[in-house]
Amino acid sequence: MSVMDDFTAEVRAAVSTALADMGADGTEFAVEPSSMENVDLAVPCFTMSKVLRKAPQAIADDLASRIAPSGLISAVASVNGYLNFNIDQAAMVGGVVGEIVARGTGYGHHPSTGLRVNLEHTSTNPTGPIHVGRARNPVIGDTLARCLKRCGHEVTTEYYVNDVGKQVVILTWGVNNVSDEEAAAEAEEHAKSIGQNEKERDKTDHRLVANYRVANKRMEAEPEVQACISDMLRRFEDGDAEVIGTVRHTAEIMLDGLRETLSNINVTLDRYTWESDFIADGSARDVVERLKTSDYAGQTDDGAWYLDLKDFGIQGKNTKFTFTRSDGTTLYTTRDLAYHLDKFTRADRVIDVLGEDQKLGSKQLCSALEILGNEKMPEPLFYSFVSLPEGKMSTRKGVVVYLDDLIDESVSRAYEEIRSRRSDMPEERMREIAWTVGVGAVRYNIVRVQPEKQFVFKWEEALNFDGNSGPYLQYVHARACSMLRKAGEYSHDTDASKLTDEYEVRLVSALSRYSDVLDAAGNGGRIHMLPAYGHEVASAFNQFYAAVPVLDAGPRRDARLTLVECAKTVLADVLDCLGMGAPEEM
RNA sequence: GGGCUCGUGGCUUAGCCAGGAUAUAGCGCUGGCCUUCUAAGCCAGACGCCCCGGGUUCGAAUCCCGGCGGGCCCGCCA
Repeated sequence: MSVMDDFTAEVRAAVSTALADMGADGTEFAVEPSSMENVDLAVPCFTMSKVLRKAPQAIADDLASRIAPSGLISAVASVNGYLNFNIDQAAMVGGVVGEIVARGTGYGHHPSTGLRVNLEHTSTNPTGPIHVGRARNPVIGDTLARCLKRCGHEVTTEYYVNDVGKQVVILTWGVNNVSDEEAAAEAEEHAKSIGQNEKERDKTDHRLVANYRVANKRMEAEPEVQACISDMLRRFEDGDAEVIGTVRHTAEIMLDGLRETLSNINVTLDRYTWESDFIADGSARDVVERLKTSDYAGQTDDGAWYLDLKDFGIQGKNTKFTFTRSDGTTLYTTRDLAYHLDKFTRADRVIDVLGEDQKLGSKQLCSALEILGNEKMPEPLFYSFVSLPEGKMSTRKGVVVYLDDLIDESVSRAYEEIRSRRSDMPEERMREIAWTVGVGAVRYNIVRVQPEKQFVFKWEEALNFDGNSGPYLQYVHARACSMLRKAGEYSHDTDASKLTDEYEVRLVSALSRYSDVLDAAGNGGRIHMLPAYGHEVASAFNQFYAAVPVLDAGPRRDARLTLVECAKTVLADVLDCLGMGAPEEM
């Protein structure tokens, strides 16, 4: 139990007792953080008004007169129908600082729950590089995973590789039948047609798009290519091990490039699950057999099977959920069903980070799982798409910004920044810090906005290193580190009577809220709270920094250094939770 | 056409789910602060019919209904 929890409990107990004195035992009330400055917790008395048949202000007055400051409660006041409470400042400061010193980086983390959480994210088709329209997925997913771990859960992250279907088959044909010269010519021509030079990259995901484009073109123009691809597709559907093997191999090569990009933004996944496995092991087929026996199942004249989901809250003409083709082969959704059943054998909670275009599909999936008798449902977390000022992103039209390009641009921008201010630093070190800062800016910029809001990608915003940005938080961390370096030897001093400045109290108060924020971000799935919190802590630190001297603070020096260390500790963990590096200088 | 979703100062954004006290923060703008711990910073200031119209309520940015505007979805694709 933290000091803040104890305080809340004391307030609750005091109000309950006071209500009992008034003969209103058991009246419901809320204890909430106040929007007023200088008030720590508030109890609104409006809801009690009806039950007690008295004006809110009168109730608050009455309650206030019955509650005397004691324990952690340092003040009680009745204002505008609210009962306002203040926490004992020394107890709060001492408690929080003491706890951070004692727990270090584990401060704010929740005790282990033993709950197994499976978090699927990214899962982009292995047919091309990741562009910023899709980049929200890995960043949201990875940040959520880090939050959930801090909430005490056992988290496994997972990428579902779509190595089945026409797209990957075409790509496979392209990789195996298009010559290097042909691919190079295509790449050049494409660059010319979209009026820009795409960066030459020795990464499989970028290199292979040319093969993919050539394959598509030739398939349209040459009947024998068309036939060959159709044949491959048919053999794939029939479970031909050789075809499935080569297609999977292509997807693997492509995935290497995607993994490199992900690793560049500090995203690594625990597990990769291949869609083709659900065909190979027969589990997709089992799903089909089980669904056929359900009361909701039906068959079209052509022989395709479907579920009628009109009783599952799905409206209009979307009620038919097809789960086999007329030739009996399975569909993406059927395999996704098998995949989800598999996930539930491995986890207690299943979370899917999905683009908003998957909303209907996800709902249908849940209905089908219900029909199959699955008790738990996957919890989808949807994000809206990122577009460009000129419109929707499209690789084909060249209206696209690749994540790799964004990272490069951000890193080189960070390099220019650091070079302009730190001429003393060796080249190698500048490069290293530029990387940390550049990548941090990219990640922060993506998680800071609520997932369900669509956003338009603008370079000047993505490369903003001021104010509400990743580098702002990193800068504070570097500042704190610099002070601690210059301080040399000091010993921990958690004496609250030496930390009484209003900026110190505000900083500690911000630090005290970390565990609540992790809960909201992780368990509540509201990860955008985390960057906002980081900004709040950083801002409180900068204000403290500007107003309060530390290194020559006389008898308060050690206490202030301890506070600086606390802020550094919390900020370092916030940065890590955001998947960002915490540079010690910049 | 139907369903889902978003709409908050010039721009971006928090608060909305669990309705309450002066609506959060950033960019940009105006002005001030580097011979003191990193100015990627700090301080001060201007800028708001919380999309519109009804309803519920003592009280609505928040809940309900109806509009308007943007996005997404409505394949025997993945």
